[in-house]
Amino acid sequence: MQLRNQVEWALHCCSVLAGLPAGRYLSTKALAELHGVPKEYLSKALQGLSQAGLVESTLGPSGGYRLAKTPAQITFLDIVEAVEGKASSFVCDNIRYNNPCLRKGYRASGACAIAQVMWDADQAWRDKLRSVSLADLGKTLRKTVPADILDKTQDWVLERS
Amino acid sequence: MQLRNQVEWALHCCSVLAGLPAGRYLSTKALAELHGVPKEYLSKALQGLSQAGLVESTLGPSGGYRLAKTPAQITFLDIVEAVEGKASSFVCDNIRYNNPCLRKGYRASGACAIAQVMWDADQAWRDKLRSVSLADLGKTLRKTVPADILDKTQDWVLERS
DNA sequence: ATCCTTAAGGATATTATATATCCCTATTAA
DNA sequence: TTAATAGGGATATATAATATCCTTAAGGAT
Repeated sequence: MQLRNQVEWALHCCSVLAGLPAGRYLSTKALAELHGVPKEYLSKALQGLSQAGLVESTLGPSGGYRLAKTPAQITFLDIVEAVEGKASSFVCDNIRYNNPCLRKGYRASGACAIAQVMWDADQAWRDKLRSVSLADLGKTLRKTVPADILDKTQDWVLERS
Repeated sequence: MQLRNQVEWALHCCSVLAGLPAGRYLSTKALAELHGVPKEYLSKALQGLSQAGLVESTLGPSGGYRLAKTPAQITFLDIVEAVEGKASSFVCDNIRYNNPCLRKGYRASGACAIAQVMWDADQAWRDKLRSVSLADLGKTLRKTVPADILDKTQDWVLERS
């Protein structure tokens, strides 16, 4: 079980967009070049973010994407779910109902106890992702990434926004 | 991102094996019939459980599987990892190093901040799975599943073990 | 107006993984 | 001796991930 690589791409893109000055847009082309990923495919991930209302886009030259909310309002969970979907990682096929001891068509009132545990774990994963915002990520980056790298990257981005 | 169906199968099989009297084995054939899943493919999942040391097997007629530990010693995480593997759901490809502002070959001292968050969430998921044992599951089942169903199923299993 | 650049999205191709199925072997109980 | 079993390798099929290509509509620059 593995998240698609677009999740990583989307998170990094949002991290960059979070540092963009108000009113500026950054293009798919620039984001793809910055991260070394195929532009057309990255575009699909960004479209997902757009449809989820996390980013907004504009067309034409100097067009591209910017965040649709403040970095504090966007969580890792928002981004992961925009790309990966909201479905639980565990799908219960209710194989319990294949039990030959049950009369055909029998359905229990409650959820499968096994599925419930798996879904609780999925929820714990989502809770953790919901607890970290892009603003939090920015703070961590400013603490851990050398300032000259952040500065140079910011210049690179501004030239293209 | 979805766990493979073998995870569900393995969990249900372990749940059944947890109810087996000491010394008895239950065959792949019986487990497959009970759950309505293909025997040969289920066999792969059971082999995974065996290699992980969760169950032990014996050959020949009246052969099959039984738990290698007490139900209290086996957690959901053990079973999930036996089938799905221990790798994190998030793979960090370090696309941060594609940043054209970095000198070629630059490597940071710490982990990618984005990956760290994703790995923490993965850990939260695993922690939750680790907190529930087969013994806990059994308690829940005895509380929520009608007694006559449990009894009939137990008889069905004993006939084949 | 015209041209270039962009996002949006549909269609298609390629690759990897999940889901099986089949077959052979060694082991064990009856 | 025989039949049933787990183990495991080889192979087939289906589905999903990854990627590319192309068309369209919109926005900005000239």
